[in-house]
Amino acid sequence: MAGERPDHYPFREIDAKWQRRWEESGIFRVREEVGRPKYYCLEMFPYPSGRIHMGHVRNYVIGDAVSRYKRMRGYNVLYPMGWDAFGLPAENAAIEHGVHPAIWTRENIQAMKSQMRKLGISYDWDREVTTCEPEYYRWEQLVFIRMFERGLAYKKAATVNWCPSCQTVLANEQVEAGRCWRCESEVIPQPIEGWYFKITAYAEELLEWCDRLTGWPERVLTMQRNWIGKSEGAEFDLPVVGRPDLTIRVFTTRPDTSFGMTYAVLAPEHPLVDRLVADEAERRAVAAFRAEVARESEIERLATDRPKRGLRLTVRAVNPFNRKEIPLFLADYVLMGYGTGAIMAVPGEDQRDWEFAKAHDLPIIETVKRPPGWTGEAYTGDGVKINSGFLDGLSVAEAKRKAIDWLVAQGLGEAKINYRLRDWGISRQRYWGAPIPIIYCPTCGTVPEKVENLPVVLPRNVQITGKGGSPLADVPAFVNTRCPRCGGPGRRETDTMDTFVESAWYFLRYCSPKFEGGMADPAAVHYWMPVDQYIGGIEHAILHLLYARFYTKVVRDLGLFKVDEPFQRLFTQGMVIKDGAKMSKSKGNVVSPDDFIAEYGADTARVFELFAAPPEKDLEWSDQGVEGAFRFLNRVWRFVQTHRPALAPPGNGRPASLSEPGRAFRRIVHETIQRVTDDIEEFHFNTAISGLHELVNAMYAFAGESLERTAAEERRYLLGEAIDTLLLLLAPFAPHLVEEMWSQSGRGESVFRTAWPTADPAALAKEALVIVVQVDGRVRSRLEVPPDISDERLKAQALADAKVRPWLEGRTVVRVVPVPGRLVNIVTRAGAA
RNA sequence: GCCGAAGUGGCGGAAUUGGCAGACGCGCUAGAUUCAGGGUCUAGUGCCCGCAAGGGUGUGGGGGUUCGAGUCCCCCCUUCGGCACCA
Repeated sequence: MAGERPDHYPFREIDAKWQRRWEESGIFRVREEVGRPKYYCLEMFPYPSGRIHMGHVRNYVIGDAVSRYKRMRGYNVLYPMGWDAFGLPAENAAIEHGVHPAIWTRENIQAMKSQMRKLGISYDWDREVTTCEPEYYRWEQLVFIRMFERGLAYKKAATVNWCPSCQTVLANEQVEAGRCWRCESEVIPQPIEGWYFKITAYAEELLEWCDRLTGWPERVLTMQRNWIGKSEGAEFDLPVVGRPDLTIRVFTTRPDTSFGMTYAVLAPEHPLVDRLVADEAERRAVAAFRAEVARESEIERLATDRPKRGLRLTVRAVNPFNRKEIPLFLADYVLMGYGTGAIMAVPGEDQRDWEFAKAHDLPIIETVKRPPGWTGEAYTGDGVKINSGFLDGLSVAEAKRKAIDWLVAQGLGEAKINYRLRDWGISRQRYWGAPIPIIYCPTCGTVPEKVENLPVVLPRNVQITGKGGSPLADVPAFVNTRCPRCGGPGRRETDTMDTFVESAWYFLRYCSPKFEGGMADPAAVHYWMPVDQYIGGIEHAILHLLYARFYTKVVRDLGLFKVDEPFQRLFTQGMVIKDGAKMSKSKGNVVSPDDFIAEYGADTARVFELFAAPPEKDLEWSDQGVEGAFRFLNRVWRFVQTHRPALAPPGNGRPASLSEPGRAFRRIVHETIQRVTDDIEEFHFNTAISGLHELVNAMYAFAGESLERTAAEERRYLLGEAIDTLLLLLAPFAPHLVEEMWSQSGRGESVFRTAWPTADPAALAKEALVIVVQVDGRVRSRLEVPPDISDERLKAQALADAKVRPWLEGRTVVRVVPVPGRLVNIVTRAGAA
């Protein structure tokens, strides 16, 4: 594939030279400088799988361009990189190849780091963070203890999502359509004891702050809002006929529809059911129904188009609003996990209830007046209340309020807010993760490790089999310990923490990665946080981004830092695809960054990835597009090599007057400054680079201008200014090439220590405008006019124009619409005046 | 089913947010570079009619608002994402 490329710039030498110099000079290392504006640019750190792929490259190239640009704008830029180093693949490698996860991980990090260096990404490597190091995870163990003390970390037995292939529990956020987020195995529900973080305590704050995260993509915020799933309504009790000792608690978002309640439903596994059954026969029927529902897989349960199944109980309940008796059902469409696990059913105003009522021949009462012509089934819109006793005549919103007031007055219930969000299950029955610092003592119970004993180090000598249960349980030296409270024998927790815990705070650690007094030095966090720009894939829209937001609020409330939200601005970049599919080994459509860099150099990879598509969209890999980027860089190189020696030295003054072509050329140069600057600020790297293409095209054209039209001295000055400008504007995208040419121009200082250019307003001023003349919306002519021309003169000139007049022949001008600086539209109608 | 985003040449994509549609790049065509290939340079390149000048037409489809619509409004189609019985 690597054919001969006879004429190209020496990227191999240039890349290596500048990568070495940047590293030796430490130019990208930063420290806090109070008073100087900071900029914290962050990419989602990778899992050290062994190789970076083109998706990583895209992520890092975007961040690097932003970081280098911001440095040139004078910011003190924190731009770190690290490793999300705990996780299953390391353990699986251990099972398959017998290599210890720690060694496998370390080797992968070395390999990936060297790939990143070859791309010329300007990280401050002094701040590298590796999450599997005890120096890192000790701090989250400390936070775990503090959370435990406040009830924010707790243990419970619950039905969890079990991935049979990964042999571990998954959090709700890690299940996608009933399948494991990593291996896509079908998840099965299983009752297991485990540790939870009380993210639900932050549901409201997480939701409220969504409105204030103005630098986030709207779709990510929408996904987070949906995930949190707030619903407001009421909770109240239904009496059970003949059973004064029992009531059924229901939750509804539509208390206004209560008069339309014609039956009620309990989730099949509702604990109250056992006390509601009439006799042994019904008990057996319930057991059979439960078994039938439980047999369905998670995925089957998710299908909404399936008929709703139910079992009618003998016992009846009472609708307290109208005191009528109603039947009671168990049904698979009511979930134990939400609200109270029981509902009042209003088939007139709820589609699910409607379907169930039809299937079981239950009465339907309409409590909202239908709009004229309504032909649907259940009606969920607004309208006037009917058939609703004391609520009749009210609007839905008014009736909701009044119904809740009534429930409160009757002592039956109250207003209630429910969230779809569940607590974050963080226990993993696997080895390669941070140990949970908890000890079980037969006398003291569940006791946190003493803070001075942290970190609880993950032992190295472990038999990793991949067969169920944490391998730590088989390490007596780890498990058997002393109770921190009474000193008696105790057993350590053998579950490890979800790796998403490490990634929930690594951005804090970067602020002071070697700090030994806690997660991070509060002064450093105060200076650097929040992250000004976070860049990563959309796949973390809920998962990691929600956890990081939550964790940041937790450590704030623990009094560690004063940060409310970790990420000021978020950018979600698209995937890199080839032949219409995500690059993957199994599809055989992978382009290796190593091969690519060897063939074209780092700057071509960077420029191609930024130019080929807007960064938020998927990027289709194109070998020909790569050639285009390579060609462009060579074109720049050749131009500078050809013209630079003849140019005036930098800093020489501009000639007193410029020729007309000279002024036009200079305008292009300065317009490009403005355009590229605006584009980078908006993350429009593709159009920024197309602007640079146009500048280079103009430079070739101007260099070819005849000497009669522009004096040699003027030309030397203007081309010199243009080359300097081009190099500065190109520097964030093609840093190696630009550094080389910049130093060849006799500059001692790195281009990244040089200020970003600003457009000269005098150069931007236009001497004449080209105005389009339309007749009835069609372009018929163009006028060259002075910029300050009046509307009246413009109209007159347009009407008098020789190319326009034939189109007015035999027609009457109805009106003339001038648009200053752009066009004139002459509107006509048929027939002479 | 619900929510969200998007549909522009042969391809990737532009269009100052209501004002010249197709910038820039890829590809293609022709020419130049005293051989070929590569590289480089020049010109052309939405579609239709025309030798040309020129004209018509054109942003998923249909309607509408406007002097003027890729952009705004209504209906429909398609694709991609997210959620999925959350009461």
